[in-house]
Amino acid sequence: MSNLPEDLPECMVFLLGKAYQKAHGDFNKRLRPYGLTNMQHLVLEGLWYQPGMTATELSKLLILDKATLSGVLDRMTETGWIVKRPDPEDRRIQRIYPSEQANHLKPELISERQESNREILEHFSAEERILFKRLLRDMI
Amino acid sequence: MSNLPEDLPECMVFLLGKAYQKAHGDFNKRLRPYGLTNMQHLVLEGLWYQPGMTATELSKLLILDKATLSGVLDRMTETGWIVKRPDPEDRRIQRIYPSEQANHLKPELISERQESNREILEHFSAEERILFKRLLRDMI
DNA sequence: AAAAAATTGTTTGTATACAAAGGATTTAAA
DNA sequence: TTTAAATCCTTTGTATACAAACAATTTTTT
Repeated sequence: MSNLPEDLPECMVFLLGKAYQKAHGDFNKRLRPYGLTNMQHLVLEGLWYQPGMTATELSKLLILDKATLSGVLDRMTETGWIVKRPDPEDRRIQRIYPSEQANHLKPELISERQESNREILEHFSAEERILFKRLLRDMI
Repeated sequence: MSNLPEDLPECMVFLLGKAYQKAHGDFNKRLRPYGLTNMQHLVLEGLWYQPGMTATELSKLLILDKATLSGVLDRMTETGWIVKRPDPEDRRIQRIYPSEQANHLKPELISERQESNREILEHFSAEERILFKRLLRDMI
């Protein structure tokens, strides 16, 4: 750490990228036993928040490109984490739900994310944590 | 902004991901006229810092997987941004240099990054900027 | 020096990311 | 109402990301 040459540690794109890389990588490792990825976990959280969302709604909620989401949903359907059901009123739409298996693991999976968050923030004080989140939110 | 459901704005993995996504996307748009990506720009900055680095050295400097870097360097060689030369002492190694064309654009490209950084930070106070960078650095 | 270990870089396979274009369907306009 | 516009989602193409396995080449051990 902190052995980077002069300028890199001043570059926000670099710093944000590497901070994300670390958080993302740690969370992915934690999720590996479940056969889930960070992004797939995020989709489940979205669907637990509001089951039956369409891909477009999910895409907006998660601030994720629809083309990317399309692939993620495909894989999650194949691996049985979600279920797609056609909307009776609009044939363009498919409504998406967490599977039984996903709901069964919900408490466990949510606590994994909380644990991951705790790990990321454990080196910071209470004030720093609040400030850090605010700074990030203000960027989005 | 700030219309996300309850929990997402508390999740550091999510916040870091979206903050990075934004910074990364903005910088990529700015680089598009040059035919460069964020990552390729980063490689050039590394090589300007120390020309002749090996892929392994670059990989450590940029905290980037060697397999990923391999592909990036391939594309940059094809598009003429970098040049690879064999090391006379160790036939496993290739030393990497910025091309003439890259050096020619160096001042311009560096100021693009600076401008991008300015944009990212423009909504924050001087203290917030320093703190933000420190928090990110402490995470890496 | 011959065998074992380490290093360098590539390749393969899977999973994001996003731009751009396209097919199917619904809604709005003329 | 039938043409145009908008919406939903997928597909294609390019570029990261990273794990795992690999070939070529040193370096270390024995």
